[in-house]
Amino acid sequence: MTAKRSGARSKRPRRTEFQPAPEPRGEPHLLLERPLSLERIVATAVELLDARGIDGLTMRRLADRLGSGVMSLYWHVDDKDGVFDLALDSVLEYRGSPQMNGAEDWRVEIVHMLEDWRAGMLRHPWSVPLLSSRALGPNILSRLELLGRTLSRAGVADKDLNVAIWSLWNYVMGATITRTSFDLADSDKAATQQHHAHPGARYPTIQRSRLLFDDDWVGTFRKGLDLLLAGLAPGK
Amino acid sequence: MTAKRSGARSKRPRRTEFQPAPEPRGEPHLLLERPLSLERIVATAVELLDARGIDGLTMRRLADRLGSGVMSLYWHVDDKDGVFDLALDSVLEYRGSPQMNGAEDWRVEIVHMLEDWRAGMLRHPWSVPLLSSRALGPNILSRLELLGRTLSRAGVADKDLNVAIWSLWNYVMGATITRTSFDLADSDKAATQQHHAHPGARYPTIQRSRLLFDDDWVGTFRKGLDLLLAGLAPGK
DNA sequence: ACCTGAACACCGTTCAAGT
DNA sequence: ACCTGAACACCGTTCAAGT
Repeated sequence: MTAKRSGARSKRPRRTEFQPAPEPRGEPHLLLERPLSLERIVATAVELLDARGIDGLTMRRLADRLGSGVMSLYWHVDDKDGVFDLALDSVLEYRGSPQMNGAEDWRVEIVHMLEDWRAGMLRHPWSVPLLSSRALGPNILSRLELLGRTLSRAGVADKDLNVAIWSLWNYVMGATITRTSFDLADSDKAATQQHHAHPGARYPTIQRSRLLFDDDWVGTFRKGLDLLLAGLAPGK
Repeated sequence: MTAKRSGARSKRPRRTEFQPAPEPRGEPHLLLERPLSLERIVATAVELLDARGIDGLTMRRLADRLGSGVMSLYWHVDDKDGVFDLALDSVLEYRGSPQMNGAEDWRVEIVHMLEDWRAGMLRHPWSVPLLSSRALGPNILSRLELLGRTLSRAGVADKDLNVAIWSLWNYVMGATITRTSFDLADSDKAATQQHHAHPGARYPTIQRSRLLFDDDWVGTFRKGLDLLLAGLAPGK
C-alpha cells in the first residue's frame, strides 16, 4: 500500500529493470564522470543513503551529486520509490565463496551465508526498514534460493524445506532489526536503565539479566542460530 | 541517525512523556470532541496510519482530522518523529490474559504472548518498518520483561536467559517482517514466478518448494517457533 | 535518445503573536 | 496554558520544450 511497485510498465521505456545493463564506454567503473546512467544513479543513491540515512535521500540532492538536473533522473527511473528499490537490491548482492567447497559441512556453509546476509544489512542500516516495506528484489531471491538449495542438499526433506528456510531467514531478519534499533537507541537505553532503576523498577527481569546491555551480538546471534540448526538437522 | 529521539528535553514542557496522562474532563473516552490532547493526537495519528500508511501521516492532515491548526500540534508534541514514536508504542500495548493462570504450561503462555505480539504488529503493518528504525518504547520493554519473566519462571537459567529472549524475539520480528513484505508484493511475486518460470529458471529450488506461495503463515510460524522452544526447553 | 526549467501542490517547522 | 497564521526552505512530480 505504501510502496508503489515499479511493476506497472509505463509508456516510456525506462531502464528500470534489474539487469546487467550494457557496459557503457571505455573506462569500466569510473563512476565519477559525466553521462547519467542507471548504475551511477543507484551507486550515488547508496552513497547518499549511507551518509545521511533514509530521509537524506532526495531527488534534488541526488541530482546535485550527479551534476545533473533533477528531472533528468526521471528518464532513467520511474520514481523515488524506484530508486529505493534499486538501491536496496544493489546492496544485498551475494558475493559468496562461489559454492563454497561443496564437500564442507553444510552447517558451516549456512552459517557463513547467514552471517554474510546479516553483515550486508548492517553495513547499510537503512536497508532494514526498507526491507520491511518493499517487495523482494532478485538478489534477495537469490539468497533464498541458495539457502534452500543448501538445506536441500544437506538432506532436509522437501516437506520440511519451507519451514526450514523461513525459520532461518526470519531469525536473521529479526536479529538484524533488533541490532539496528539498538544502535539508534543507545542514549535512551541508558535512560531507561537509570530512570527506572531504583525503587519501583518496572523491568526487573530485564534489568537483572542486563538484556539491554548484552553487547555480545555475534555471540548471541550464533547461539540462537545453533539452536535453530540443531532443530533442523536431518542426520544429527 | 535517522530518528531524532525525543529524549533531549526541550525548553517548553511538552506532554510528550509516555505516561497515563490525567483523565481530562467528564466523558471518559469520547475522542471525537474539541479540545486537543495528547491522547486524541495519538489516536488520530494511528487512524491515519492505518488508513493511509506511513507516507499518509502528515502534520497538516493530522491537524485537519483533529479540526485544529497545524501548529497547535506542536504544543503537545515535539516533532513529527515524536508522533511516530507515540503512535508506535500505543499500538503495541499488551493486554494479555493478566498473568494467564500461572499453573499452565509455560510453553502455552509463551506461544500466546508471541502470537499476540505478532498479531498486534500485523494489525498495523506500518509498525514494522517503524519498529526497525526507532528505539524501544515502554510497551515493547514490557513485553520483553514479561517474556523474560516467563522463561525464567519456566526454569531457563540466568546465563541462558538473554539468548532465549532474543532468539524468540528475533524470530517473531523476522516472521512478521517477512509476512508484511509479502503482503505488499503479491503482484510481482506472481510476476517473478511466471517471468522466470520456464526455461532458464533462476530460482529452481524456491519454485519447486513453492516457497513464495506457501500461504500457511500461522502454520509455518508455529512450526519454527516449536523448533526454537524445543531447543530452549529446560526440563524437556 | 537523452536532458532541462518552470510551475504546482504539497511538506515540516520557526517565529512572533494572540487569548 | 493553549492555540494561531504567515512565512521559509524545502519536497516529488507533470508538462512542455529543447537537443
